[in-house]
Amino acid sequence: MKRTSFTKDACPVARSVQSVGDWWSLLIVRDAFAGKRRFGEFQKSLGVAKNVLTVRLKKLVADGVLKLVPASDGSAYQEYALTENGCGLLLVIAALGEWGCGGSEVHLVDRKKGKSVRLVLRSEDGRTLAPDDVQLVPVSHAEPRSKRARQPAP
Amino acid sequence: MKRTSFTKDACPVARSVQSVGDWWSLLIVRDAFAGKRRFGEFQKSLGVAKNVLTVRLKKLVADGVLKLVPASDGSAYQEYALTENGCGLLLVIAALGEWGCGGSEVHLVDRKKGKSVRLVLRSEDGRTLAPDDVQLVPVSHAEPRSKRARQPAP
DNA sequence: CAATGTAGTTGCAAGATGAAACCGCATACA
DNA sequence: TGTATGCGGTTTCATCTTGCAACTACATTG
Repeated sequence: MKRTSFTKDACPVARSVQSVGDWWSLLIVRDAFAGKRRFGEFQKSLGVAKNVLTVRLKKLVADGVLKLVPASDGSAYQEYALTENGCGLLLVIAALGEWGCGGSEVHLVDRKKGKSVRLVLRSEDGRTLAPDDVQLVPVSHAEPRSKRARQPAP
Repeated sequence: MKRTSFTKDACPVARSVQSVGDWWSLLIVRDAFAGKRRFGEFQKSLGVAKNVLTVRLKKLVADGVLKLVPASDGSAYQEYALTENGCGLLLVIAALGEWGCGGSEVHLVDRKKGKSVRLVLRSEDGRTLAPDDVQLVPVSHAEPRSKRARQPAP
């Protein structure tokens, strides 16, 4: 069945899921952060089917997460690189890493000093908050969920 | 085809994807943070097929993200509540929200003061870092990817 | 007690993922 | 220059996943 589309969803989480919620997409982004650039590099590190990888990379390019650039070794090939928008997904990858670690392993480090790095919640007035101190801003779900990229009613 | 399993993956991001990477799972977690507790509440707010929701809720319970508790209105029904482990996914939801906002909307607020809240990267020595200042800790992908929950070689 | 509500269960179809063979162009090397 | 290998896909087919809607059994309500 055609997946429900969240492209026009009022909720930004849903819109993000629309872009990177397909199986393999977040791991592709992770590998892009880890320096993978070539089709074959992604394919080997992930062990993903080539046809799926092709579709995924195309979508990530279309959604502005990755861009195609000339290969860095001067060959006629092309490489995939994170866009500025795509770089914003570092916090998502970092959060998933922290959660998957269960708080024990070090997943992220300072490039220069090698110190471990974590995510924290910060209020606009500068205070650091605990998860219990915050809440999601409610959004209206009145926008009908589109099943087949149906055009919105005029 | 049976989805590749990341249960035993060396990378914590992959392990997280194993738990919450199915279509709908992250939105269920989002709704749990938003206060949804009943099967019917999740079903209505998400517009998800009931059979899929059933399977998803079961998996989230099995993976320790949600727990089943007696209904808060004293009826014989049960409700789904985030576990302590599940509460750790707030950072994931927050990160997805920020990325989906493109930096413009307010997605998370301080419960008491109503101030907007954002995620920041903080080094263990207390400094706040920019995304370009950090890198993922490389992990070995030597663990074979399991296709059908295959048992690891001894 | 009948009607409605709730939390699923079931059957079926279209779409998604994985495996592997195939293809055409690019590169390397003798 | 010619052959072998590498690269980035494309194609076909099988199994799994998501969505739809009808059905079921228990709970609640008036």
